[in-house]
Amino acid sequence: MQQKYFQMVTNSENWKLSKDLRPYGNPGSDNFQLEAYPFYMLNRAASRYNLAIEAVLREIGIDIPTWRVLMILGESQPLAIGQVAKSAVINLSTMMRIVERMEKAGLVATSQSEADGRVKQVTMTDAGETTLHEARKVTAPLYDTIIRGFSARDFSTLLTLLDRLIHNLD
Amino acid sequence: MQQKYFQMVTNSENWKLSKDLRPYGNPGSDNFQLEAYPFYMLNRAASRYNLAIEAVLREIGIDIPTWRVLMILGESQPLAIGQVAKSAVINLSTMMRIVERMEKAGLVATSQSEADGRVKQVTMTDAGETTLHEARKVTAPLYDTIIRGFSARDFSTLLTLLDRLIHNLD
DNA sequence: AAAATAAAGTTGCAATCGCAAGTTATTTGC
DNA sequence: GCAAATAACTTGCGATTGCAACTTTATTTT
Repeated sequence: MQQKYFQMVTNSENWKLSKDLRPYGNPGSDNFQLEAYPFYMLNRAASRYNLAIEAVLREIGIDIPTWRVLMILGESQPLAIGQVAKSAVINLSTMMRIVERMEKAGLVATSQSEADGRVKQVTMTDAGETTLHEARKVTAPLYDTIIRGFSARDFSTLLTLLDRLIHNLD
Repeated sequence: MQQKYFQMVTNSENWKLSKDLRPYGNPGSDNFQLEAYPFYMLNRAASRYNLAIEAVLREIGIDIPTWRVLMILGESQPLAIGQVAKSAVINLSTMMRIVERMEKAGLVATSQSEADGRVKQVTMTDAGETTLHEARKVTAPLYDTIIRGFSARDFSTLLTLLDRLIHNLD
């Protein structure tokens, strides 16, 4: 009996039954489990999502970085290129090249700020606004699929937990 | 009064008070809010986390892809290179190069499978096991910081929600 | 058993990324 | 009010990535 129980809790997937999973997600712990590691799950979710969204965006001829920038500018505009980079959590020099490409494609325009000559302001062009609108339209169905089965409560819980995670990362 | 209420619910951050946030996270909706978009949050969290972990891993001389592969092999070994790629959600050809680098660094060894001549099996060397152990040790403190404030219930809820999200992504 | 199809991995090549070392503009300390 | 420090951006360059086309081995069909 004792033997059996011991086997039960150490075997395969049984850690999932534990009351407190936090130790299993600790990379330093002996009984570490990849599936209990929030950042493995986080990276998997983000990567999978990016694969899915990438396929959809290809239809309208844009890539993920472009879409991210458009989404950010859709929220507030114009924005310093450094702010865009921060929002997207993308290296400034990389963002430089992304904006360069987008400018060449006619999606955004850039200008030197009058208030502060160091900053480069980024604004969507009309074509950019149009593309953003299209991007939103084509990604909406995917959104519905992924959110399937999430109650209003689940949804807001997810947002809250992610937000707390992000805040702990300072 | 009517006027004031209208202003209130359309202003700034007040969407957060809404009972059901799901519509705000829908890229197709008119009152879309970036912060209600789970994948913006997801990508932000993952990117921020990667920045933090990258800095820690640099101390022991490895990068994120290396660490991901070591973690995966730590879970089950030997593994076909294609399986490693799938687990890590990394392109096979990219994984090819990652394993190549790791092999050159003496962290893993590869061999052709006897059961199936097509598959390339990847195994950690002793040096790889040692590095994995070190990596776990140096990342553990970061883990504690990030998990701070998460109850056992919060933690398991996060894992469950992420898992459901991942499953919806098929 | 041979031919056709599929699965698993390999590699050339062009594009993207990000570090490091700049430049230019603003702010701070004296 | 000027020199030093800081902030914001820019760019060269080597490393990494991923598509596409290919090779090799296994499985399925005829």
